[in-house]
Amino acid sequence: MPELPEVETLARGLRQSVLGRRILSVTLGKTDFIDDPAALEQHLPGRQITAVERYGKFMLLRLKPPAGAGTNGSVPSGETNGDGASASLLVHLGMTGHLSPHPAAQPCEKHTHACFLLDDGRELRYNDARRFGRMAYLAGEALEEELRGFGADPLEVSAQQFVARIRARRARVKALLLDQGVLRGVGNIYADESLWRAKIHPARLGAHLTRKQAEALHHALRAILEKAIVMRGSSISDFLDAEGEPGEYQRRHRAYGREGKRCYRCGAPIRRAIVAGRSSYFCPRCQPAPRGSALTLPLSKRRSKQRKMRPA
DNA sequence: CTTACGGCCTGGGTGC
DNA sequence: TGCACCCAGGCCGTAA
Repeated sequence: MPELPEVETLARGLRQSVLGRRILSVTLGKTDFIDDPAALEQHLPGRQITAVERYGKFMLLRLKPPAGAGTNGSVPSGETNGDGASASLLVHLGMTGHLSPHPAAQPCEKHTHACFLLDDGRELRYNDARRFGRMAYLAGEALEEELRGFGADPLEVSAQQFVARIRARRARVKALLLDQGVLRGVGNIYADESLWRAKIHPARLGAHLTRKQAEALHHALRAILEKAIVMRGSSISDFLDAEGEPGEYQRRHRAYGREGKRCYRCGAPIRRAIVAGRSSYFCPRCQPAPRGSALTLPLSKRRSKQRKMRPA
């Protein structure tokens, strides 16, 4: 599942391979994950990819309109509104999204739902089996409005800002880390990894963390994200970078996905529990549960769930 | 207002 | 070989 390090890895790859290319045409398959499919087909052809950025877990392809096609002749790098230079293709990879260039002659793999023919004979393809991803063409004000409401980038936020944000909230710290309005880009893997490193239980309330603990969490999160980027992200099941290569950081995981295996620090078996509605992996010894928490129970919470028909 | 929780979308993997 | 079930991230509606 692509989180900040995976999307950053992808952005760096695409910067190498598709930056400066012009989009000649658009072919769409299933479109239920695209905000306004017609807008893509109408506005993308002719545009040049002038920047590849990461915004939280989003890929942002900045698109310059075709020369002379706009109402105003040139004016480069302007903040021209409407159909102008600030237009972007926003892509969220969801869980199973892939975005990478292929030779246009190569047959499309199953679940390829968007193809952007480039001016060098290749095709930038979006493939997403589950279509939990999202794609949108956004320009000007609409783009700004979309990006507003996201929290700070975890690699840029200062310790002071981070500590203040976390300690101001009574939600569980795991939920806060996952909340894209608090921090943009953190998902389940890096939330659990940073909590393990900082020795903080995921069910602790943000407001109950000491200043030192919140600072430790900030430091751990940053260090882990930076290391994960160097190792080109985590490939649990199917993350692949722009060249189709898996990352390496999954080898470094200390908590995520390690239920029942020994904690690298103390040897206690890593436990899994549902916190903030998500599977959460933690060391019950290194990461003491908050007082009164029932969340340290058995490994799996097998609850009989007969959910066949519901009475009208 | 803030927080918690269940359901929904989809299909690959798993276990029987 | 088939098939029911689980699970994932984000989002939304509802309840406390």
